[in-house]
Amino acid sequence: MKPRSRRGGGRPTIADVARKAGVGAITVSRALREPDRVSPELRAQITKAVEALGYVPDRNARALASARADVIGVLVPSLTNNVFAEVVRGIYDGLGDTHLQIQLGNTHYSGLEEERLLQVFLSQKPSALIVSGIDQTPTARALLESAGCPIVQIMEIGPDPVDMMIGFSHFDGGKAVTRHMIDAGYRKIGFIGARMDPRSQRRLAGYRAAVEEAGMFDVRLITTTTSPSSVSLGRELFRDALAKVPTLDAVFCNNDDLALGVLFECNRAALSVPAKIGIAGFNDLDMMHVAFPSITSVRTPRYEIGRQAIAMARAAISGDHPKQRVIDTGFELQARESTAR
Amino acid sequence: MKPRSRRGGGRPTIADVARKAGVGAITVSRALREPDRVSPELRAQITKAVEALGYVPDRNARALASARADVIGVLVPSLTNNVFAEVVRGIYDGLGDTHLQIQLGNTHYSGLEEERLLQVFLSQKPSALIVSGIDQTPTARALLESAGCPIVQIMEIGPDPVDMMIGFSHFDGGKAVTRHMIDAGYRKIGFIGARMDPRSQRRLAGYRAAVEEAGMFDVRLITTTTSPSSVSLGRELFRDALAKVPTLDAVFCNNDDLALGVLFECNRAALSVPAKIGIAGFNDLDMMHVAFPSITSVRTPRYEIGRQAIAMARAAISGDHPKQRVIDTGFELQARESTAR
DNA sequence: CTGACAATTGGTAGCGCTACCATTCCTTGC
DNA sequence: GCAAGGAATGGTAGCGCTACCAATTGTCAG
Repeated sequence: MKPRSRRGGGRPTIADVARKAGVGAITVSRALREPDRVSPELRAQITKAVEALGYVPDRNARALASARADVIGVLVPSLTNNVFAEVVRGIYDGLGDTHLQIQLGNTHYSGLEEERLLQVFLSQKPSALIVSGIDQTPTARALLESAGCPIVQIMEIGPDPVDMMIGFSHFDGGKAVTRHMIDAGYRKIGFIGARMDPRSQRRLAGYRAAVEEAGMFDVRLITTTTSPSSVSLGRELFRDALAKVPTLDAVFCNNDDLALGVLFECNRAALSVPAKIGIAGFNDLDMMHVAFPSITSVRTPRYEIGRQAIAMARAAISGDHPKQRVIDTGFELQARESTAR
Repeated sequence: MKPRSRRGGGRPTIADVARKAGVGAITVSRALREPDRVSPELRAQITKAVEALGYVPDRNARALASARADVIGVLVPSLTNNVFAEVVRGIYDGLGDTHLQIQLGNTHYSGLEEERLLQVFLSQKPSALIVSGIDQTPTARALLESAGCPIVQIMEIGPDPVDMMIGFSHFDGGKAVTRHMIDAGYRKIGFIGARMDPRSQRRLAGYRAAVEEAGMFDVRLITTTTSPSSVSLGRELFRDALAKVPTLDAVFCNNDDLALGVLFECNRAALSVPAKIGIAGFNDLDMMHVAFPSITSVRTPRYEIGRQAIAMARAAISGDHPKQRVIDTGFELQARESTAR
């Protein structure tokens, strides 16, 4: 039976290249993937044929035949959150000019959605997976453990990596800023938090540890919501906090958006910063040092985490798993005008 | 010869499901893709078998056999730019619970990189492509035209769509804010722009048209850079602008980040806003209405554009191309305190 | 000079799925 | 009663590529 008319739309296949170059199809395949294993003469011929025909390998066929797709799955909880946007940028930049592709998934901070996406991703047999955080559901964890490819957990570190891990301690970060505010002389330090995902929870725990050590803990100082974070939400939460505890003299915000909202509200209500109210954020977005007054924050190496996560994944894919499986990037307290009492 | 041991890692295949359900493989395939064409009894049996085995179809095999991947390629110039982050969020949300997947590509505002990514994407035979803007290189345009799948150009509209288009006129947006500032009584209105991609260029052209009509044009009022936008850059450009034209009494910023930087600098330099300096941004991020004073901006329907782009793509994939190929979403001027002289 | 072994190349047989066509069994209409 | 047409199901033959093994040639130690 004659071959059916090309379903693929007539793009040249590896067989076309092989014919043109006068070699076997498998040699073309090898020349493309492991050039060292083909003699220079044939390699040159093949390269010429590839260019003449405008041949581009079919990724789907390749993935099917080799049971491995040149895809790295990346799961993040949010795409609009600046922090993850930068992680993703780092990931793309870390790719260099490999043939690898990124498959992004947005879990919307949902464990169930993470499980679903993991299923979808695994159905492509990815070369590696990068997931955010260390709080996977048991099902998700099991999927990861049986994935049969390198796994990198990012943004946070913990005692029990699935495979590899890179991030820092949110608890320590929260504790460090809070201590800084205590040292600056603030006595009624509130905590304002949005979203309250696991990492925010641990920042809160760090805050709590610091104020408890100083004998300044009071539940009414804590104002949180599960709504997504935004600048306007920062303003609202600050109003609530002030209504609950009128003697409030400082706030540590879960993240920089909220801190900015607090600053604007202080400006509007003529509460001077840092004299009357101290403000600290988390992540240290660019705007924090530009704000007037500039805002204290905790610098987190988001872009670097993305880059390194890919570097680790690539190393593991090419066979040499880094000996150091858990990397603590640390963080950096940036003390600024907003807490300089 | 006996079948080689499973390369794929032992996941069940469609043949396993077929055996378990006591039907042909092709019937399983149909039950999964076009349930209506299989009798209810068999469908139930098959569903049971699928669940019992935990069968998940292999996307690569499916794509190879049908010469079509369930993938929509999306090309955006930046992932950290808030605006595109929201477009992407809209795109993901517009997916609903289809089996479609998104393949994101970041062109870094480069036409060459766009061409390269287009090649990569096309090698997967995507179901549709979404690209940003209307300024593709001739090569990219040719690739799109011969892609053989629906194409949606987003964020901007123009006279000559490759296929479909959704966005708004950046020229009109720039002209509208500028006119608003003129009407508010400002006389030395500067333009501050970062990145200066084609859309920024057209906002600048809108600005220019408005000031020229009012007889207020002066090249020295324009301060731009090709560096990527940021809050701190807004501050720097504003300083430069003020140094060039000390009588400057207002600035229209290319985008909201810059506007925020300008506001902070005015605060720091004790230039009262809006009395001494008027400020307007573009895009209307959440923080604009929270800022103190709140900042005038142009609201752009980024999230909606993402959603609708997917809706258009899905319609076209299922065969009914929308009759209206170009959708102008418009924009909305948000006049606020920062220009209320 | 011979056998062992590496380097290079090619053939065969799928990877897991679906397009296409064939088959079977019903309905219809006349 | 019978041909024509439709609905449901299945078989066969690939999609374009690579894993695996075989074949060929050249190289070198003994």
